[in-house]
Amino acid sequence: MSDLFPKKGHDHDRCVHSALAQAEKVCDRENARFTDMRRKVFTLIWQSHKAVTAYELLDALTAEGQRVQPPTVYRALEFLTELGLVHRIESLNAYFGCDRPDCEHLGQYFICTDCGRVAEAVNEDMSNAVRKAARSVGFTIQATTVEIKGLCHDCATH
Amino acid sequence: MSDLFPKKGHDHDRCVHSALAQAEKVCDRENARFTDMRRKVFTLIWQSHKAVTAYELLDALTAEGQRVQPPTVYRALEFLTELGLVHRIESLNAYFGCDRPDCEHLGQYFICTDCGRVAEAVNEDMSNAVRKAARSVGFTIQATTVEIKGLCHDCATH
DNA sequence: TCAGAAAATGATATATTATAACATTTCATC
DNA sequence: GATGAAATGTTATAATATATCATTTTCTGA
Repeated sequence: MSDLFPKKGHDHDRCVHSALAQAEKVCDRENARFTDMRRKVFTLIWQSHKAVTAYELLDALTAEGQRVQPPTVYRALEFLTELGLVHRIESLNAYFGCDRPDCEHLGQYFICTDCGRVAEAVNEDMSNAVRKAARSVGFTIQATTVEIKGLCHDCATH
Repeated sequence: MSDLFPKKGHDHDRCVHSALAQAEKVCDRENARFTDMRRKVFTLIWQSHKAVTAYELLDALTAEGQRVQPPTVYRALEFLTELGLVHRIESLNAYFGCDRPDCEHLGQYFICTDCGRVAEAVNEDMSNAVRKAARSVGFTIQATTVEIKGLCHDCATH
């Protein structure tokens, strides 16, 4: 069994750091500005293994001493999702950092209803099944939402 | 190519009628009351090929002369979704009638971003891919959300 | 280097979606 | 018909999201 969810004691700071580096690269490539606000929101999202709501981000920014209004957060989220740096989890109205912002993919999300952690998978079997099903009914895919709720291995066994 | 979305000129009243009959059977089996309010909400949902929001239902009920508040609608929706008579489309915050309330299934939803119509598929390839992916990472599925946005065949070709 | 344009953010207000809490009515059962 | 459970009514408010216009920051080209 592969470990989709992070192991205990993994070096999280390093994940965040590397995510930031990737994000910078993507922004560079797209000629998009990775402003302070966008970087802050991105970092806050990556500091959690859970999906984070816009208002949680707002509160976190406020706690950091910023005086921030909802539109500011939503704009940053819009920017980050458009670049694929962050994904929206529709069934949670919340946002989650993307591991692989550098390549096009149909992502799938496993959401543990016990511990709240989220993990992104890029499973080609699932993606292909979706693409094939769409093709078979003459449907042209623009975007997909695949969210799977249940118990992660840790929570199921403990 | 199979036709997932309804053809022009299909007998819609008959669809609604048969959905009502199915719903009654399910409620009967579950010893649940198919009250006037629930029937009204269910019927309104089935009268559309689009997903319908709670407040659209509220407006429709108001237009019918009822004086209805949000909790009433949300309660009916909760009841209907729990029995599987209606599905919630997470990416639209809206509700859609289920064709097959009588059997357990992992449904998938095709949502046309042009005409707004929604179609439910129960594609075993997709379901199996999801189940297999979950198994491979030790994840216990409780619920799945598979929503595919794009252009239906009609809209793509016209 | 600085003027002008474009992009980003600030600020205010409000729209949309959803639920908590308690009162009343309806319904099945005895 | 009395009783309790289920459903609905009613009021208030929470949670999520966006429209609009003002201001600031950044980029670009002369």
